[in-house]
Amino acid sequence: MLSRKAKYAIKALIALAEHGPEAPVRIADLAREQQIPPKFLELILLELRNQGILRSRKGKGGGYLLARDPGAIYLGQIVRMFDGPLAPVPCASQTAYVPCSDCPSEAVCGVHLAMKKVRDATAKILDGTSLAQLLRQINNASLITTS
Amino acid sequence: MLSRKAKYAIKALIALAEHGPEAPVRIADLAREQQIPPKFLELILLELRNQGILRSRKGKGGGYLLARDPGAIYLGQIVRMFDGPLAPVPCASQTAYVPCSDCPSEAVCGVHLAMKKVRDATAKILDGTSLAQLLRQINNASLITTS
DNA sequence: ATTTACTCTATTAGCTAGATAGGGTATATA
DNA sequence: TATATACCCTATCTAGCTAATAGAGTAAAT
Repeated sequence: MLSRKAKYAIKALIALAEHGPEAPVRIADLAREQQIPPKFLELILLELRNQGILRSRKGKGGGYLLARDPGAIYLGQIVRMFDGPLAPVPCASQTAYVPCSDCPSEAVCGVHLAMKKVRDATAKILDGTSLAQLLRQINNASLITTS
Repeated sequence: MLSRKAKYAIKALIALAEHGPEAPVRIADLAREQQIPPKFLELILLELRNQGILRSRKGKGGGYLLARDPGAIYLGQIVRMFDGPLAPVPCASQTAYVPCSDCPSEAVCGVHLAMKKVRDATAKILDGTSLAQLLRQINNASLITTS
């Protein structure tokens, strides 16, 4: 299950990418636009900033903007930042591997076998999708829908 | 994240499949063997029984056994039974679709686009893996490890 | 009759997600 | 330099859920 935090983060990043690289967007505006509780969004943007995904500008005319090219921001990083490892079980995680205390051998553990496949598939999708790619997909879809 | 319940359920089903189709296994034995809290396992097996995955026999010589062929029991069904829909967000679920109240259009929602792919990949794996297939994979792995 | 072992409902402790509150700090502009 | 703007940061709260336990009830075998 994707947490609200991760979901809001992705939505906010998409909106920021759409706003272009040089115009800071205020928390309040982003919150209204994306239907996110403002103070909650504040926490999320702060975290994204502290992780180097966003830059911020204080005071009048301030707000948030992407710190990197949308082509260099991957969904995998965002989801992990807020929800932890992608793997359904710790023993199937690549980035945060923890063995099961009870499991005598992962090679013959059915849960491990199946969940490793789920993790790999999920990682392939999320680590393979940048904000830029996502924007392109959205634009394609909107062309089709509009036509 | 896979819940302990779902994880225990899968482990228990694998163990039951390995015990063969005609010998009931007691909760207590299964619990000891698989390192699962007995009373917790009781709840899980009961649920599996009520969902038609297991049969039970009461009294002396009793216990649990598979109600169907291992080739007809799929991980997807087990995981959904205990953890709900596979999709990371309700709007990406096939079996329990719920639209987002705020989302004006799923076709142009980045979260939806990405999470639908994750759901589809997960479902393909879990709905495509039966207990019988899982057992074969385990046996293959154990041959390789042992050799 | 008695033992065995499943059946079912209730309860509980601990944790986390989601959200809110409010004072602090940096920046722009007049 | 005064002041408004808008991000920065820590603390707190509540509902709901997960994992686990307890215990009385019921069916079956011998």
